Amino acid sequence: MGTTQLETAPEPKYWHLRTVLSEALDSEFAVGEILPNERELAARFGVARATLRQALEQLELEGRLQRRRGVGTTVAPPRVGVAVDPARHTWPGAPGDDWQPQDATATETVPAAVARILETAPGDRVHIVRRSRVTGGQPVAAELLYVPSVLVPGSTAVASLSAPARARAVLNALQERELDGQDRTVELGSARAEDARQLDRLPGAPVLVVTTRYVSAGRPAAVAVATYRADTCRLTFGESDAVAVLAG
Amino acid sequence: MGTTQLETAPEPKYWHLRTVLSEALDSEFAVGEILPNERELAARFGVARATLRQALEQLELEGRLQRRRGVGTTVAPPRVGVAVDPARHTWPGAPGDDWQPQDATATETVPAAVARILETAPGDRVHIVRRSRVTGGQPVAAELLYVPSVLVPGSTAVASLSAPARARAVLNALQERELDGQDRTVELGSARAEDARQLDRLPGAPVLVVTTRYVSAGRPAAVAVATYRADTCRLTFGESDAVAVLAG
DNA sequence: CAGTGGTCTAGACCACATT
DNA sequence: ATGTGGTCTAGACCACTGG
Repeated sequence: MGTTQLETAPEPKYWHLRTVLSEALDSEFAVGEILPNERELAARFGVARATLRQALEQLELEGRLQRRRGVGTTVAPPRVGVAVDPARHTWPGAPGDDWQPQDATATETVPAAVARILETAPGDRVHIVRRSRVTGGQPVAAELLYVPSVLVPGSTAVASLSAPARARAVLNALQERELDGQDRTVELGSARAEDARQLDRLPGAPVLVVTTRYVSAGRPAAVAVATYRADTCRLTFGESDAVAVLAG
Repeated sequence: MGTTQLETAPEPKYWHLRTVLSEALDSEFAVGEILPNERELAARFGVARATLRQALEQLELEGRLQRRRGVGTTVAPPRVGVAVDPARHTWPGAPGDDWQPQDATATETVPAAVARILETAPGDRVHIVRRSRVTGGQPVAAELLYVPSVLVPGSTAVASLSAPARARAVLNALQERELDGQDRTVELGSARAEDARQLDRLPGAPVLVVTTRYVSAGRPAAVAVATYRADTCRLTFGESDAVAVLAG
């Protein structure tokens, strides 16, 4: 504040507010500190609460703030660097990966986008493994892994196991095969109800959707759709040794 | 509409609306088609315009809709697959890449995050190259490339050239060196004023920020910060031949 | 010019976490 | 019970696009 502005093209209030708050966060607040509540902040800046909230939303999207209903708004720590492909050319569920198997089910109806990537025909049976990824005590990602049942021997016996054991059984079946390669896409999405619960967020929260296709014997053998919390995560790629600096 | 709901856990109106609209988009609208205006839609669903807008925002975030002030809301085409690293192990500006050099300037003040990655000391002179990426006639990304001036011979003569020529001069200087490797992070951000203009969006629009570090002779030689339109882009990674399917 | 989406207001009530 | 952020309303005006 205090800088006289020429106002050639009037800036929206919420955008200006975002900038002011962002600078205040840099200089006057420590990580984890609780901000004044929204009604108080709105009054202090002389704007409606809705306008103030628009600015806070921006800052939350940028990972600067964390808001929790019933609690308050706190200054967020820097985003966590999450390696998307820690060990290249391994199947999901390989020893030492950061994912925790939760459950596995079988179905014949998969999302159209997944069926297209897997190159399955309508009616083909597919195993779905649900996994979650935890870093530093916080859940950062939820994943659905789709594997054609053709690739999972003994599918019938699997049903009698506990949920995590069922998931591991499917993952173990993959390790037996040779992995030709994998490719990936990253896009922005919004958390579905189930993912939101798992990520400790509200439905619609912004997530980074990482879709990985695993190829074996020249054909797609599995598709993983992982949703990472966009507010708290920075995805890292690249040579394993070089990545350390960026992951900071 | 018309479905009686049990309302076990009351769903927010805007979220339900998002679902209803999403299904309507799948079944009743074609790509490019113009939706009724917001006041009309709000009235039709019996909600306030703000609530309707909240649902539209979600759908725009997911790349289903495109809204333009003064024009209307249209059904968006599927997201474009954009290869982030088409040719591995090449410098930015290598022959055949998809970026158009726009300008280059020199400065001694770079963002703290960039200085940390580049391992430059305060006061070190750095060249900044601005480039843009266009796919299918639409701008999809804007990039700032930071190169320590130490690596750019003849920095003084450069000033007399045209803007794009200055940019190319810096890029050409890079090609001379050996590239050891590169690593990358992807995170969610919001478009700054300048990027927003370049991407034909409003300030604050969601973007995928791709930060690439180029290593030469064991030291970071350049850092590229590219902001992709999150609503229209799907970033693709991986083996060049395998990526074709996902990029669809 | 009329019509669109974008911004902003001043309220109200709800869901949730903490005390 | 209190206080927080989340949802929702019914208006108003602004900025931009197009004919």
